Parts: sequence; structure tokens; C-alpha cells
Amino acid sequence: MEQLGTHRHGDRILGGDRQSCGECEIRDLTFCSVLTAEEMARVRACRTEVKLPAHHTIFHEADEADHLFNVTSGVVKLYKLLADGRRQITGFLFAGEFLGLAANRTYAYTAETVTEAKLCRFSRRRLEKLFDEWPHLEKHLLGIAASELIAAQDQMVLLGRKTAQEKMASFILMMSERAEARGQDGNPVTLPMNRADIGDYLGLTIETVSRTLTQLKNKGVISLMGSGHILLSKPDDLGDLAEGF
Amino acid sequence: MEQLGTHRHGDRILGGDRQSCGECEIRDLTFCSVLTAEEMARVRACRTEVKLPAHHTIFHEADEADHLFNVTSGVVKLYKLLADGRRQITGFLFAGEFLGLAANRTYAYTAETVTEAKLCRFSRRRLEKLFDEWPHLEKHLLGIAASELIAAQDQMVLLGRKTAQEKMASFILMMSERAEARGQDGNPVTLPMNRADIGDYLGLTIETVSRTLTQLKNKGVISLMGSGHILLSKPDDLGDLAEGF
DNA sequence: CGTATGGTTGAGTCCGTTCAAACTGAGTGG
DNA sequence: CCACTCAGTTTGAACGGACTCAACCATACG
Repeated sequence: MEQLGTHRHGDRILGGDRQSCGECEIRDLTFCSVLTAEEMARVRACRTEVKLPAHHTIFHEADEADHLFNVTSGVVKLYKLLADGRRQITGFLFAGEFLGLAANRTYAYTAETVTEAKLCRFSRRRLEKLFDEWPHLEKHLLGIAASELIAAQDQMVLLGRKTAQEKMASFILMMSERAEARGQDGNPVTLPMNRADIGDYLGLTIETVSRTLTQLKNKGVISLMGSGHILLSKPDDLGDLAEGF
Repeated sequence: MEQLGTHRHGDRILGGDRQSCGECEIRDLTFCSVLTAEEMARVRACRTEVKLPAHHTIFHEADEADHLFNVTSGVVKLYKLLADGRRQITGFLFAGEFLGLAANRTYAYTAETVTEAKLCRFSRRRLEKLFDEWPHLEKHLLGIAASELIAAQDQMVLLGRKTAQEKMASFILMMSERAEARGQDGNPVTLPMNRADIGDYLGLTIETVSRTLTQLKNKGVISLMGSGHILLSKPDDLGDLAEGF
């Protein structure tokens, strides 16, 4: 299934290559799913595949927004910083997800790998030309942006109005649902990011994240299985906790 | 300037009419600004102008998303509720701004007027057909969505990582900047919403909003001028407070 | 084994909340 | 004109959930 006459795969750190796409296993998860074979060929021409180690910055806030990216494997986080170093993670991105949309010429946030990750990097200038030619692709992008806006509003509810326990329960459930949405196992769920990242995503400190997980464990709704794996023992109860019941 | 051979203007509460557009004073602020005269004519055909009193619900979360709207005057708020009534306002919309983008068939949030407001209501089905015909309009919409995403991320930073004072200072400055962006006076700034709305937007209680305003007043960076008018006595100091200096 | 890193647990503090009361101003009616 | 109401706002006092600071524990690694 993953072999199509070639066995090449980009393994160089920080290197780029032009192979694959035909053997892309997550094509259905990306905007490439709406492209025909001929369109794919032209998209591939403005594409470079990059492989990055964990905890590596992809771009910084205020950098020139020269590229757009698809995550093809691994996990990426987006964040903004305040002057004194306080950090808010605005999203985690998994295989198939898209990043780089910018309103101005510059990125509005920093993007950094959480795990080792592979990304398709596109020239923004060249890809935008293709958007102009293919309205169906732009329409698809608009759909993605609309979904992200809805998700952002949910996150505002979480940050502004939920308690630590509700935040944590919501987070675990969301990670579980997203894993299932991309065809992976949602229970037990894998949390590839560390406590600091979870805290900065939920508007909590490391200690509160840790304590809240212990509370949920003591309530019997989850089990901590080590190295970022969590078993949802009572998913329905976890859902109730997430919504404040 | 506002007269173009007709003196009609829709003043019926809850009523709709098909006039104007030609005399629309805020056309430059809306997506209509990218339309030609012929395109405008077709957009007008799927448009109804509605005038609503203050504190009137435009649509509810989970309603069928049959319409899209442009705010032509007044102020609108968007919010989501938790099961027990906790509320998070995700945005305030002013003249020229657009609402109704939905990922599914249903709205993801409730929209309600803050002040008396006029809106252009479009049939979603018919307007989306025009999107398909006019890629430049869809492109413009994508730009709007991208800007809103950036704004949503800023709001996440505010909700997750800022103190009450930083939240309040950021809010006043944002309201001031947005007033200027639509050609109104940014200082003194008008806050048409009440304390409860400000609190539910910033993730604070009414009391904290009130106390924080008093603190800012005592610091001498703002003056409360009554009925929602605030004078920014030291805008730069207010900016410093907003960013945590 | 020693060290480093990430995670957990504990004790005390503080910011924002909660609950309560007083104040303000606009509208209403005697 | 003033008394009254009522919603919105401000202020006060006490509380509490999450934070801060600190110590301890677990796992990985040289």
C-alpha cells in the first residue's frame, strides 16, 4: 500500500527532498485530497519535504511568512510569548494538519516541533498562485480556516470559563477524539507533549496539570500508563467532568 | 454623500427591505468593497436588511446556519454557554464586520445584539453560489477568516496568561484601535457593552472588571467619563500594562 | 553510580471570586 | 418636584482555587 515502485523516503535531518507524494500515506487528511493527479504534480513542484528533530523551531513569530506547511508525521505546537516569557500554546498539530496561514506578511506565532516530525514545506508565493488558479482548493482552505475558528472559540471557553479539572478532562477527550479522527487509537490516548506544554495550552502551571491528573486518576476516570499514555477508564464520566457536571 | 436619488431608509423594527446598498456608508468596511457594480446587484438580490433592538438574539448556537450577516450599524456579541450557564463571549462585532461562517450545517455560537443594530442578512445557500462563481470574493473571505484566527490567538493569550489588569488594559486599547480602524474616534473610546459582557469576554467577573477599571483610573492611565466612555489619559502606559511591563 | 531532566507532592500565599451591601442614574408615577 | 423603583455598577469582607516556592521522586543516560 505504501510502495508504489519506489522505496525512497526522506530521512535526512533538516534536509529536503522531492520524492514521494504518490506514496503519501496521509494524503486523505490533507488539502492534497481535493487535488487531481495533474494538480498534484504542480503542487509537488513547489514542495520540499523536511524532517526535523524534536523541540526544533520551524519558524518564529514575526518571521517573514515565506512558507506554508503540512505536517506529515509527528507533532507540532504553535505558541505566542508575552514580554516576560509567559507562553500561550494556541494549538497542537498532528499528521495531515496545515500551518502557516498569515494575515500579514509575517507569522503571528512561533511553530516548534514537539516530537520528531516531517513536514511538507511549500513556497507561499508559488502555492498562492495555485490557489488563484484552483478555486476549489481555496474553498477547501476556507473550510479549514472556518473549522479552526470554531476550535479557537471552544478553546476560549476552556481558557476563560473552565476549572482546572474541566480543562484537563476536555484536553484528554479532545486528544482522544483527534487521534480517532486520523485513524489512530483513541483509548488509550497518547499525549506526546510534556506537562509544561499541556499547562501552557490550558492556561495552567505544570504543578496544577500534574495535580489535576492525579485527581482524575483518584476519581477512577483515567489511568496513567507512563510515558504519555492515558487510559480512559470512564470516558462518559470524563465527558461530564469536561462540561462541568 | 449618503443621498443617491432616494431618501428611503429602513426603520421598521425586525422588518426587512431591499433598498439602499448604493447609499451604504460602510461598504468599504465590508466584503462588498471587492465587488463590481454588476456583482453588487446580484448580491443585493439575496440580501435583506434587518433592524434589531438591543439585547435581541440574532441566532442561537446549534440553529440551522441558513444565513450570513454583515453588521451595518450597532454592536453584536458572539458567545458560547456551558451547561451551568457560565458564558464566554468570543467576540464583539462592529459596523462592517461579518458573521455566520460555520463549519457544519449549524452555528457554533449564539449571536446577540448589544445595542440597536442593523444587519444585512444573506441567504447562505444563495451567497455560497456566488462564492463559487467569484473566486476573488472567496479569497477575500479567506483573508477575513485568517485575520480572525490571528485575533482568536491573541485572545487565547489574553485569557490564558494575562492578569486582570493586563486583560482590561488590552481590551480598552483594542476597542480604541478598532474604533479608529473604522474611522471613529479612538480616544475617548466608547464601550457600548455592560460590565457583565466585558467580564464574559475577558474571563473575569463583573466585580473584577469594575475594580480593575477603578485601579486603572487611580493609576491615572484612564478616566471614566460615564455611560461607557473612557478617556485614555496615558495610552502608552496603558499599552505597557497590556503587555505586562 | 552520579547526574540531569521531567514529574509529583507539600505548604503557604495571593489574585480573583463569592457573597453581601451600598451607590448611581434613568425612568415612572403620585 | 420628589419619592420610588430597578438595573447596573461600585465597594467591602471573606473565601478558595490555582499559583509559587520548595522538596522529593522516577526514569534515562553517561
